[in-house]
Amino acid sequence: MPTQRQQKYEKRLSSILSAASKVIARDGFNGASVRDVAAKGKIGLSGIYYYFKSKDEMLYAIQQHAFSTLVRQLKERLKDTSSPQHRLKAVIDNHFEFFVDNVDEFTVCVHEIESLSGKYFKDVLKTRQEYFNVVRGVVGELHHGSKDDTDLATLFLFGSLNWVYMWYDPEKNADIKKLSHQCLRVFLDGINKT
Amino acid sequence: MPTQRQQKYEKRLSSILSAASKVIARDGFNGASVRDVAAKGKIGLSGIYYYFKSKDEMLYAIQQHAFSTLVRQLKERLKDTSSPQHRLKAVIDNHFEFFVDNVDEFTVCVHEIESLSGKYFKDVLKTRQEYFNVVRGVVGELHHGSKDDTDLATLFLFGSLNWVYMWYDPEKNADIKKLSHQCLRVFLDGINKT
DNA sequence: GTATTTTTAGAACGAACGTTCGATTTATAA
DNA sequence: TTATAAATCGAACGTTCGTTCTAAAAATAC
Repeated sequence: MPTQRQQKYEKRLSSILSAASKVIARDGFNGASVRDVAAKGKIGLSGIYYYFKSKDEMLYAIQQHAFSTLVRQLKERLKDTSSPQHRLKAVIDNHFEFFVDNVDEFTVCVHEIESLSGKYFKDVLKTRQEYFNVVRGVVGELHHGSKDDTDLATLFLFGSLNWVYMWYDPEKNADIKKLSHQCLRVFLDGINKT
Repeated sequence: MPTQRQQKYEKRLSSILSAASKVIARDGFNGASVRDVAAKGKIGLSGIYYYFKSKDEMLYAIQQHAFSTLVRQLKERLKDTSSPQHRLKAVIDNHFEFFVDNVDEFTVCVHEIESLSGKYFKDVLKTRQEYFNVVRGVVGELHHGSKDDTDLATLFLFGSLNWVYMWYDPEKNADIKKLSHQCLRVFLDGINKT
């Protein structure tokens, strides 16, 4: 049972993380200043350091939270989906839906993967690898090639899924279901025959 | 007829650009310091400013050169290729071969697209769009869907192609032909049937 | 209401940044 | 060899950066 105090603390912390995601997604991790994050989060510059011990830790918190959410929700979806085709659909849907619901966090995750180092990097890497392995498993159910070929196919899929933050325009591509559907078509049947 | 002096100037300029690509690919544009570029290029800090009027101009030079090379070489390849399947193969081969031959420049192009602004950004955007349109045309020859669906398929293809810089390991993925071939397979026929 | 803890705020630190400047060295031309 | 231009260099500039410190405010507990 979290006290009222703890709840308020968590609220504030995640509101700062939300502001940080926005600033970092816009300016990049190195380009974003802690001062900008503080301003966007309506807190003083030094106030940030009450919630985080460094700028790096902020980035770590954003990425770790995002990736573990991504993998948890995917596992949940896959639980009651057995057909390989529908399982691939679940992967794609999950990824794109997380993207539209968390554009800034997603952007920070894809674009600032290498901005972390040391323990922070390793920690996030572990979660990323878990996510990769789950997706690779789904791809493997469909793709009966060599292990290397399945790996490559999975990497190509991740490319298509992650690259979305570079071109997605909510005005133009409003319908995320259409995105998912078309992506599934391409990876199931290719672009040759439709 | 370029004088010996001009030749030397060009040599030096492109050696600086090569050093800059290496540093920026490693540290990101904002994370890379002009001092590091100067050191890597074996020139004094202020010497850089004899060749470039700003750090931004350096990034612009890298990107503009890379993208125009990419589009020029692709057009050359497509000139004597008529079958749609082989034309898609040309697109993929061209992209991946440019990548392995210019890892740093490629990385800078993919990862630092948004680090430019103003006239520099617009200028590179124009070249990028030309490249996109050529590729889109090739995809369109195979993919007889709606205009929007062809656009999406092209964007998914670009995702797969560009994402390569995040995972490619010359020790593990030595054979670039295999990469190209597998990518072609996925986008032609999908991962469902093989 | 007083004491205690949690949260915020302001000022300051040294370090690193992009850029500029004047002088110096190196190469070409006479 | 002397004069001219091209190329390099070291030092310094004003800013901005991440982080720290101390004190004040706000919220909780006694």
